[in-house]
Amino acid sequence: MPKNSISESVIKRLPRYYRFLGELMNSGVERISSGQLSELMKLTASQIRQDLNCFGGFGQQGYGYNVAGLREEIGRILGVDRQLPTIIIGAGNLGKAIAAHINFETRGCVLKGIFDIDPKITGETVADIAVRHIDELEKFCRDKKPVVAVLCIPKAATQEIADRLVDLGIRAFWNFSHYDLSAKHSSVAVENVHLGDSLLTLTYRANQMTDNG
Amino acid sequence: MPKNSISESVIKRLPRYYRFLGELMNSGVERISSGQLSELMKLTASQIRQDLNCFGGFGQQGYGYNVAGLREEIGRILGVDRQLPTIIIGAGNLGKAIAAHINFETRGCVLKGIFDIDPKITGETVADIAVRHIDELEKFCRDKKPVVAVLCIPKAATQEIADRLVDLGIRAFWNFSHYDLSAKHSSVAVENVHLGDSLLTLTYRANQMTDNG
DNA sequence: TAGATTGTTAATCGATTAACAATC
DNA sequence: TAGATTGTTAATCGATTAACAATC
Repeated sequence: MPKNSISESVIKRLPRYYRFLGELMNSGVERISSGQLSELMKLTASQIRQDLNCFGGFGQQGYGYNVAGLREEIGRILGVDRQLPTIIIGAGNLGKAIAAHINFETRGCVLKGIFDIDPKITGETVADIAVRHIDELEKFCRDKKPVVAVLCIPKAATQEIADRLVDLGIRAFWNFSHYDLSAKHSSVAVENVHLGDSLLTLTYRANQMTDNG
Repeated sequence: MPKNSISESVIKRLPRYYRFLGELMNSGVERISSGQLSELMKLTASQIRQDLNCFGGFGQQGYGYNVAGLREEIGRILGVDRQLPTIIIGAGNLGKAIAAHINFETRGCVLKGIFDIDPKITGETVADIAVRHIDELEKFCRDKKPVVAVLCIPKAATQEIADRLVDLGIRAFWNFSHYDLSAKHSSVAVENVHLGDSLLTLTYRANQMTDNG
């Protein structure tokens, strides 16, 4: 029973909890206290208990948390079992790498189609899926009803494709383009991934180290 | 003259300022006020002025900010002109895509080498650079003295390679592996990019939309 | 000068941490 | 029961926003 609204900071930490609990489970650890988990994850025990209690009391006083049980609860909260139909737009270097590298299924998504505008690429097979031409998008969406779209296309094309996809029923964008997609429509989720910005913050810190440290 | 310590939140916003100012410059915009920029970037004008004043007074009362000038100042702060020698470890799907897709030069880095452990891959050319075998790492680092390393390798290999690279003089990691690399050494910068976690937060929000909105 | 907009201080808001009673 | 550890409230801290005097 999640509270009315969970803060963005908490949501961003959930996948990390899920990941660490998965590793603990695989190592055969059955139970863990907020204190032990905090050491592992470099957080405070307080924060862990606060975060988890946004969704419910998953622990037991004097015992701690059951690793497998807590992991499953967080998985349910995140929706890993929902298997949302997903498409990738853009089968260049990045689109192909995402298709091949990301395990969509374990993250609540199923990759159903990949699209590109370049006829030289369409027909290629990536992650067992034939790349379709973007002209087939409308027909495909009517048939398969994807709800998540991964955008690996140039900046200039992004807003137009996004609008088109919203009309076709897409409700979540994982946006790798250089364009800051902001959901005009309130019922659309957007996760902008700016790899260039990420590198630039590292550059800043690297230079700080050199200059001061 | 940056203040002693700039908060992580401010640093994470700098690349986005840099990006928007670049676009404005390319569109021929010469000056902009914090109010106008705030509308464009969906921030408050207050925040923009606070952020910029961490580094100095770049504006002019009654006028606003000179776009090209402010962009250059932020570029200098980030260190885009330093051109740090950079290597990529791991030339699988993701390593190749990063090599091909990211413009390192405009972000203060120069890609100098790519390494992989798989002899089937070494010798291939990616982004005009021949993939070297990981055994050549020591020799290469003595010669070329790279300071930034991009890790596109499996989780299991990450900590060991990272330790080895620190000994070889690497001072910043852009880490795409599934391992939470935390700098043991205080003079090493780490930027963990967890694409899986990013997708998972989107899955959460996509499901929220469906359930509530 | 008058108008605009900054730089900067003060107020607010939210997130993190600490503390402790509840309870297994 | 005693010890451990949670769930939860209260205190602290930091980041964001508002306000306004300085000044171009």
